[in-house]
Amino acid sequence: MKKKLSNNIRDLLLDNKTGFFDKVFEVARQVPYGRVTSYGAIAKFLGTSKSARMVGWAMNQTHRCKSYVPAHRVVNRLGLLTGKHHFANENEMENLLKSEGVEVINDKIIDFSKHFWDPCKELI
DNA sequence: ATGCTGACGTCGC
DNA sequence: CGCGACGCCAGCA
Repeated sequence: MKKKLSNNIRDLLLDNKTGFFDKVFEVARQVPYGRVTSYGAIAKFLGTSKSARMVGWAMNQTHRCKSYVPAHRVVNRLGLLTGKHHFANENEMENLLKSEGVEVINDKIIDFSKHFWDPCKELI
């Protein structure tokens, strides 16, 4: 199950020429509709669990990325929408999540563990 | 050139 | 178990 995309990802991760940021973009792009993940999860998946901060910084560059990156599906490990201020509008992130069926109250994702999508478990 | 800051997470005390 | 310190590394003053 779900092997097709995985192979692409694995090749990407094994490619040392691929920049860390591009890897972050690529992983974030694999987050399914209506699911969410965390910066730390992506960082861990990339093998640099202590670089979660850089994942967040990478999200800041997503608007420069040519392909679309669903940055709104990436939150911190508590399910808080800490990055909402970096969207065009503050409510953009929350609205996008709600439109995907993710309930958000007071910048917090309800049933975060239920919506959580762990690349380490789901993607390999 | 140097030092602080930041969409975070982990480790140590 | 709560809290502070550190790591990560690209931008910016």
